[in-house]
Amino acid sequence: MAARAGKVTQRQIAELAGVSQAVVSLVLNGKANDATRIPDRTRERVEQVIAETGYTANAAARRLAGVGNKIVGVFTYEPAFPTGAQDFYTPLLAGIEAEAEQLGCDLLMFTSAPVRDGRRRLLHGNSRLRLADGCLLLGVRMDGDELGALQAEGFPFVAVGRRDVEGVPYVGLDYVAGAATLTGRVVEAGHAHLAYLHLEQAGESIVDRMRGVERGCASAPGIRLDTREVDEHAITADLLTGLRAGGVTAVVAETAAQAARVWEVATGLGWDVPRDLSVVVLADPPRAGSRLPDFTRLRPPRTRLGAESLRLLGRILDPADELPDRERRTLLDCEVVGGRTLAAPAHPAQR
Amino acid sequence: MAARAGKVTQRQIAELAGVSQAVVSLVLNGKANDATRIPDRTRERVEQVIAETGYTANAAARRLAGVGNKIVGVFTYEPAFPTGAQDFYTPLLAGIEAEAEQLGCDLLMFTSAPVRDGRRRLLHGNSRLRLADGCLLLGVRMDGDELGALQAEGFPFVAVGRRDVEGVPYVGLDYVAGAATLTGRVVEAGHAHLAYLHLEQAGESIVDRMRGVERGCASAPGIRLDTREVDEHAITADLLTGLRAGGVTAVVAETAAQAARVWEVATGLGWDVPRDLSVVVLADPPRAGSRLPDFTRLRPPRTRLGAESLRLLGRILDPADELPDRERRTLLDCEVVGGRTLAAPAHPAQR
DNA sequence: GTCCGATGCTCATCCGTATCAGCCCGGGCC
DNA sequence: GGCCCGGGCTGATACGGATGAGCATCGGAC
Repeated sequence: MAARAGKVTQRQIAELAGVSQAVVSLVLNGKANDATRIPDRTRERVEQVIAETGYTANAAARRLAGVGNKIVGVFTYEPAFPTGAQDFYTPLLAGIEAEAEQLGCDLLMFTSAPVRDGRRRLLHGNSRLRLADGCLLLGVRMDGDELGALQAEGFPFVAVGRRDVEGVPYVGLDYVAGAATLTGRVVEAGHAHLAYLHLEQAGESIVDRMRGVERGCASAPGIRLDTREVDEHAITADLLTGLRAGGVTAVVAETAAQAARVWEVATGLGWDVPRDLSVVVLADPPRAGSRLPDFTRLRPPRTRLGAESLRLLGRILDPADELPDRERRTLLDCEVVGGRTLAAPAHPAQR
Repeated sequence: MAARAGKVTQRQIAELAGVSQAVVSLVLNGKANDATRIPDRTRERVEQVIAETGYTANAAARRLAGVGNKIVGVFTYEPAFPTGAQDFYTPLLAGIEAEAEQLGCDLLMFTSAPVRDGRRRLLHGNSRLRLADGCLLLGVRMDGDELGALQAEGFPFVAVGRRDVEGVPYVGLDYVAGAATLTGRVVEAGHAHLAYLHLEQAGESIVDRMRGVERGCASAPGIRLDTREVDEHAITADLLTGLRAGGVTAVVAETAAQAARVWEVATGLGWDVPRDLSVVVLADPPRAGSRLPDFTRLRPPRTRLGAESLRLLGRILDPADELPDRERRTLLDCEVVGGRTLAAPAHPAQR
């Protein structure tokens, strides 16, 4: 009963039970082919010894012998925790972890991946990737070559977020539809001239958001859209004043940081949001509280995204699961949250 | 250069380079005993093939062959992510992850551990524990038997948080000193009758906080201390009214949830905090923002705790590091944060 | 020519587990 | 008595890599 000193192997158990190591393995795995039959007497004796010694299988050996070991790798192309990305990754990881608990698998976080060309590399000299049965890939900018290499050698993986690479399974967020809906709301509210503040155009999700905004503008005739690539630090009083002078009555921001900055600068100028300027944003704010308003926004279901991604990987890994092709690539809907930063424009459109 | 299809083994590389598998291994590990010498010509040829094939070592095989693989297990006795514990574990994990990146090691999260007797079990039938070089143990309530078993078989681990078990290495938080200091501040402010609201007395950290509060009260003569074991739901108007009628002018709360509840109930009664009742708390509030006041409190450096724990484990795993015994068990100081919920009692002590 | 030492490798084995082919033994049948 | 059959196991091998022991070859010294 008492946990014993030293690590116990199947061979030791075999000796104690007076059988061969093979029998121990068979008992442990409940394999009873017609070729290999274990009578109850023997099985019980072996099980007894297993219980007494507190045997724990060596996962490395199992893996080497070609058995799945219920470990899923998690790789993030951008470092995951350093505060900036934390609000982004935390809900994702929460979903992944919850699902992992559900599936009974462990998570191997590849925190060691070396950085090269500004991105972390998954496949380096002694990557621990192969310990895992499969792998989740997170991050905005993935390496096409690495994705290709993984596919080529048949290593099972799922991308978190839509990927344009042929054959890559993913679960993503339907940013096109979401951004279109939210932008449509802005248009419905009476705005005819919008500005879209976005990030550098890298990564599928960023492209999708842009397309969604454009589609939302196209939902009514004659809508004008200014697009500006600015990170939040570049959002100044000059920028906003310029936009407004040009006739812009509503700003669509890609990130919460941009929206926060717009609100701060606008408020600093003495403007009222949303009376003087509506502000909507395509992401959730970093944290509740603070002095920021309740933005009208898109709520990407990140926790669900994490969970569904792992679920998909689980199905891919399950040989019994005949996964139809279209279920290998799915998009989750984003909810539009009312908020208080969208209103009809105070001054009707000028042209 | 192009990543090749199929997984590449040392044997394949050996064939391509016209050497034996042993040479490939020697080249990869830079082992050049006097017994085994590899001339530059051969080494370069092998390295060339390695680069061309995009070889990645099989971590399971390495581990099986007895090499450390730079994987650190992370085990939480309470499920880690489910929202309740999230605010507790997130900063810890942030510190652990940052340090892991520093050390170049991967993290294996044991999300699969089965629950028995209300706790998760680390050592079950096919635990993946043995894949890791060592392991961090988080959680309030650890299993003494499991700690003992790990020690007995010499598996390296570090407990996050002080442990009373002989020989267990840990990094903890100095709750005794912290709670004593904070409670001392309350006493210095003129309070002579305090109430301490605490949780069920399980786990070393909870005991430590209690001892600290008692020590803080002992810093001046004649201080009275009421202790109540209540979770936040049991904090009612009746309870607070009773305490105050009994002469209590300051409440020390163990958890942020308790403090928040005290503040809500007190405010609901029309009391002013801190004029009518001072409230201090031995933990950080869950999140910034919300309507809660800026509590006078202890700030446990959880992120640092995570990082230091992993650092300690790293040193234990490093055979070159002669770790003095006293450094195997350390406590980190908790900072006292000013806040606005402690003031001199409006009505001087009655006895 | 022989012996020695250094050089440059290869061989064999082990790590712990899974799996399959096949051996031994006892009993029943002809 | 010989044969066959099925139950109950064991042995051998593979997985990929690390490593100590040792073998073959060559140049040089005597």
